[in-house]
Amino acid sequence: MSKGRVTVVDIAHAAGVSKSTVSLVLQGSPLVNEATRAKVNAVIRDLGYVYNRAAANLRQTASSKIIGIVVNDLTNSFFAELAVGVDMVVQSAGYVQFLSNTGESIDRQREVIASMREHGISGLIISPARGTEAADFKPLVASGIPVVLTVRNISGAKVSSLLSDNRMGAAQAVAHLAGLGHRRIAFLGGFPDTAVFEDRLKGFRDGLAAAGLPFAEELIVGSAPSRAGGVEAIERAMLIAERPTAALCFNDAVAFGVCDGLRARRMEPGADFAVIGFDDVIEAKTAVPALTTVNVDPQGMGRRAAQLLMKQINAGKAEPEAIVGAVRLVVRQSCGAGMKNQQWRNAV
Amino acid sequence: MSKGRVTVVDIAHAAGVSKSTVSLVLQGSPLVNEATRAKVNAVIRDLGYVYNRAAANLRQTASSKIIGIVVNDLTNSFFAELAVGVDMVVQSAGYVQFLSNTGESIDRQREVIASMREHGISGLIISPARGTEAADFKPLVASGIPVVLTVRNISGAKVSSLLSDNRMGAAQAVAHLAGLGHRRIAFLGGFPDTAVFEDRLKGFRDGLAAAGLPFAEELIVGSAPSRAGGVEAIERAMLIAERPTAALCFNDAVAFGVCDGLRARRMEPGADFAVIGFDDVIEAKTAVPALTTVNVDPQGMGRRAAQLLMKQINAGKAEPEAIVGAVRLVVRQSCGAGMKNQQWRNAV
DNA sequence: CTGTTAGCGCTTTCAG
DNA sequence: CTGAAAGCGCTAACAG
Repeated sequence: MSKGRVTVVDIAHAAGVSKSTVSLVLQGSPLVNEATRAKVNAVIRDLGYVYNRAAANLRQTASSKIIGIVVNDLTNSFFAELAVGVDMVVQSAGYVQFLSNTGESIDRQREVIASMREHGISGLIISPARGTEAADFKPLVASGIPVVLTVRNISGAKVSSLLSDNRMGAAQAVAHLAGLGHRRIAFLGGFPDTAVFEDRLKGFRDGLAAAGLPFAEELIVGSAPSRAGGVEAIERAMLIAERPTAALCFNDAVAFGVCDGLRARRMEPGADFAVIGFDDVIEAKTAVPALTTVNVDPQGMGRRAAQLLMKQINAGKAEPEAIVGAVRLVVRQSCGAGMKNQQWRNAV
Repeated sequence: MSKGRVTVVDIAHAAGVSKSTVSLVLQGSPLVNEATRAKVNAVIRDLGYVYNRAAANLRQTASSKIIGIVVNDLTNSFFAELAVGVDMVVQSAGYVQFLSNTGESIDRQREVIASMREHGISGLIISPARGTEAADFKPLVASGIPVVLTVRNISGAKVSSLLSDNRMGAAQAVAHLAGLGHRRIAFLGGFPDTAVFEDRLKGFRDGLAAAGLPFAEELIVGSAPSRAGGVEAIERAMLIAERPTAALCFNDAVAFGVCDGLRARRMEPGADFAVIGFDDVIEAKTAVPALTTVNVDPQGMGRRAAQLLMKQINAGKAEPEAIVGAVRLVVRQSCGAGMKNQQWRNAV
């Protein structure tokens, strides 16, 4: 049945034209007679020809129509959503995406990037693993492949980045809590050695300062950025002498864990203790009001990142562009009974 | 800086050997002198050479080292976990994965598969969109590209499949509930027109029959397989004249929604109403006992699927293999106070 | 063990 | 508008 791959010369032969005519048809060139084009297309269908991009790409200087995306934890719905967003624009631009998961392993990340480079990706979107250095992108940018950093930034890397304004979001969240009358506000969850943590913590302090509240070291409780971590964090927070009455959580997973922990203590999240979680992955799919969130819309972030990358690819050689706060940050309050809805958007 | 791509001939020149020697080094052939190899490798590093797989693949009959994976909903953590599992084995086999999301769109799926084919994937793992037909895989199998179906099966497709034994899992779950003394057991959530739904429902009936319980149509409440759907389903179930006291949920998202809905009614999941959810994605990351689950271990499923695919790729032309119940199904009870832990495994 | 010689499937001048 | 010829970066015989 399939005796060797069917190639342009096969279809040229069958259609009674030459290779190059077929090639032109393939590229939708206007230089070819309508009748000829129809004939060629018919033959293509009949013979079940499939275009060989590897070969095409080898010859022409154009790009491979494949973009790479590497995330540090696909298991985290935030990144899964991000990937979906990227995939949407990538697909509709006729590209296809290499997706790899590093699991925060920097070695894996290096391998993966190398592998993608061998496959000739025409661009890379990456949420770098912890510990990534600017030098890791050197070879990529040297060969003119556009790179877009998302979620986490790497200082000194001469590439584009797309980050949400974590600092401002956190400050707003604190303002919200302070507005409700809370004076002992904890910051729960997250690994203190990440830039994101730092930013959110800074915003937390900004918010306290703006509300005229004192900063207390003891109210910062780090933990794994997971649901389990949230449980652990609230447990520890409850051991503090002068207990907090509200918390800003590092992310939504932590926030859910905090709610779990509160319920385990017979406290009602939102009523007995105010909870705000960063990110809005799980909550977005939840019909039942559970907690207040600061929303980063990961899917939208993925789309924007992909659009930015596409722009760079099409522009040939563009300057790196740093975008902060490009992503909608919404404080959505959906938690207790005594609260009203409030939303705001960051400047774009 | 980068004046045209550096190629084998460049490095051959610089190392004072010939193209083919370089090629041999690249492939780790033992036919080359140790000293020469070292020299060549040094030059490769110095010049920042990157291997061009497209070119290599064009020449040799071997495979492209890229495998495709398409899922119907990456937004669902189950599939994200699946992708992570696949990625693990794919990466360690030196392959790279094309990942695409169809969002249940059959057109998108067709496009995506076509695109992957053009890029010369050497194998495909797919959780087909609803409505996929056996014919959709015809061209792929005709060109000898191994395909592995996961999660959902397509009858008549002559390709391998890796499915969990949903029927048996559901039956076991019902047996568990019946063992606790429940007699009005609902089946909540899921779209009735999927094979998975059917299988689970069949198992549900099996379980009822085995426990000597009657089957009541009214206790089957379909909904979107999401958290929101779960809320909706439990609401509807509570309107039934003779209320259920327990439910088997289509998946864990639904189960979480059901728990939400119960709490909204001031009922305690596990104590006042028993809940079992299929799948175990979210729960696995939760420290707080929430509900009993039937565990399908999506990541393990991804790994197995990828291994199966790799086997087929390496074997050249292997027979399609259908594996059912290969994946661990565990009923893990972690919900109310009055229950004991129970586990079992399916035959592998 | 190393060099020479052909192509893989496609695009692309450059002439008809 | 179509055909002939060259070559992308690599591997695969086959000689040296």
